[in-house]
Amino acid sequence: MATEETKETKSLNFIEEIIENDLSNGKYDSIITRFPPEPNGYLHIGHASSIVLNFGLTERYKGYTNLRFDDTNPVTEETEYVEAIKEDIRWLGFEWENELYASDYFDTLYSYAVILIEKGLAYVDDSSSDEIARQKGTPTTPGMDSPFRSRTSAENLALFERMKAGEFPDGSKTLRAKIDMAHPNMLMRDPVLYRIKHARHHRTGDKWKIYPMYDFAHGQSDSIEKVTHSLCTLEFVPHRELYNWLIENLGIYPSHQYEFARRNVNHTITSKRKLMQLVNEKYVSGWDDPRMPTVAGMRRRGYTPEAIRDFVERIGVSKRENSVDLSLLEFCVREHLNKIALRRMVVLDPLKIVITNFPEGETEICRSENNPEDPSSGDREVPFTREILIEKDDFMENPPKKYHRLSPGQHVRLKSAYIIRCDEVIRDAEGEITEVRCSYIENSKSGQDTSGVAAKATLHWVSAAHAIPVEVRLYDRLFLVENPSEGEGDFKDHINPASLKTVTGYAEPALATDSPGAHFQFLRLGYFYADKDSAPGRLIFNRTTTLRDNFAKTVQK
RNA sequence: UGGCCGAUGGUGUAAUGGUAACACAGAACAUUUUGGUUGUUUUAUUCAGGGUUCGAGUCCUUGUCGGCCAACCA
Repeated sequence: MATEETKETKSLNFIEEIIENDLSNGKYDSIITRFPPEPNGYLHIGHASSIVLNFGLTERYKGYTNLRFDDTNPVTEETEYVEAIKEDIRWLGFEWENELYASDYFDTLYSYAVILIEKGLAYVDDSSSDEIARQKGTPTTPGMDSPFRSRTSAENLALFERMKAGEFPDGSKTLRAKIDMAHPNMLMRDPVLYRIKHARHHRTGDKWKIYPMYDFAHGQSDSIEKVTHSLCTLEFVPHRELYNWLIENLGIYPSHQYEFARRNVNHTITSKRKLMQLVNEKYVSGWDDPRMPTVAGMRRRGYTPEAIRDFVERIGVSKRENSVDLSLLEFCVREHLNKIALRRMVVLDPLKIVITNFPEGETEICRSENNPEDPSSGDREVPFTREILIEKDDFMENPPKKYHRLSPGQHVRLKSAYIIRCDEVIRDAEGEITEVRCSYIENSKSGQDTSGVAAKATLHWVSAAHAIPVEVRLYDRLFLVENPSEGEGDFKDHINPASLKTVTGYAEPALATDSPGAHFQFLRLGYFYADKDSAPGRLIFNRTTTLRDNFAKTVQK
């Protein structure tokens, strides 16, 4: 309740404004929205925006949202996608009022078409698609009437009936609205309403030989469901005139269409066609590859629904073209993960450290907090021994000025354990460093440090004897450029060759018994999430995102 | 040569005729047993011209720039 009150004082976006107006002036008592995916691909970050918008609105205002599959084209649509889409919506945390399909309305839609024919507002056209295209004219020149435009209602009725009966081959006839071939809006130049397709539909099977076009299905479906606010993206603005024309001439419930700008995210692609290409041509492992901007991909990567919803809400809605920084999404992911992720230590590029003054064969148990941001998360045991592993990066024999990790003669703290001093570097015959010898400060143990020794850095580490090898998949952005679709050439030319790097990491033992669904922060490395390919004894972790790294930035300069 | 949208910091949104706000990104400093987190500071006279008004990012007008529209796709 308290949060709802604070939200009310927040400024409204243009859609909320419309809704509040409609509600306060009594146009509606409650609102109905719908999320209308076409089941021909997986949901991506753009759909997630639309989902959060549509469902979010009916969460905030009294009302509900329908899930309606826009399945008017049997050739491209499949049931496989239906289940994936439902799973994604639920994962994002939303539940629809009704699960519906445009194909549920095929009978009603057919009767609507008959009404239009009877009113002399639709006709059967024998023109080919080329001919129809030619009749259309161009945005700057008016079109021409089809030679079949003046058929009588009776004739049209009979022909339309025969189209339905499957008497004509694909493409031989269409049903067109009779509006105005010189209309300034191209969509009003006698748009095609029905086409013949002798194709099996994923739900209606072989019942239909004719299928309605988007424009003849969407608005009417909204109307049948009494959708009050039908939200879609800007490219449908010109369709609104036709949407209203159909509702008006059919005399059915007046749903209203409102358009908002799709949210683009830089360094990513959301064209279904292109995403499909990445999958089919094996640039990624599938629709749920952690590099994909799909909901399934983000889930597998370790993004949380909370982070995605937060991201979408921060962006807001408007009517102008936009391109949101990927870094905002990453910020939202980090912000949520920082609060919930369990801290664990994993070394990805190991360097052996021998603590010469620590007894051989002895194991000392250290305790380390699971999450400093959340005291209720408790702590865990971490074994400390004579031989440990640290990151190669965390040692430099000849460090630059600002480096304050381990180097000869320098002190460093091992997280939750002791301060150590680097005494000696051991090399093999080739001159490669094979181990670094250190000594630990006995009274410097974490939490009971009385040594007075100052350590500039704290490193993550893992006991060599206890380390569990795990597979770690390091993901980075899929595209190197901000807008991969822009300019000449193929968008695939901009794929980041280093978008996936697989390494073996050495993990502290706790990770072997942690819940597989948990989100982790591998200390100083980033956030990680167990991949579904993991098996008992063979753990695989996906890097969700790195930590912010100010040091890396200063090093670059 | 048409119609329809839109234009506010690098990015995304806000300001609803009363003197540009918030977040991200960037920069700097402080704090920190994660170079994480956290805190502080910092970055714009609102596409341009003209008009209305005591007062314009907001209203009007002209222009410029960007996007969308000529699939039997959605």
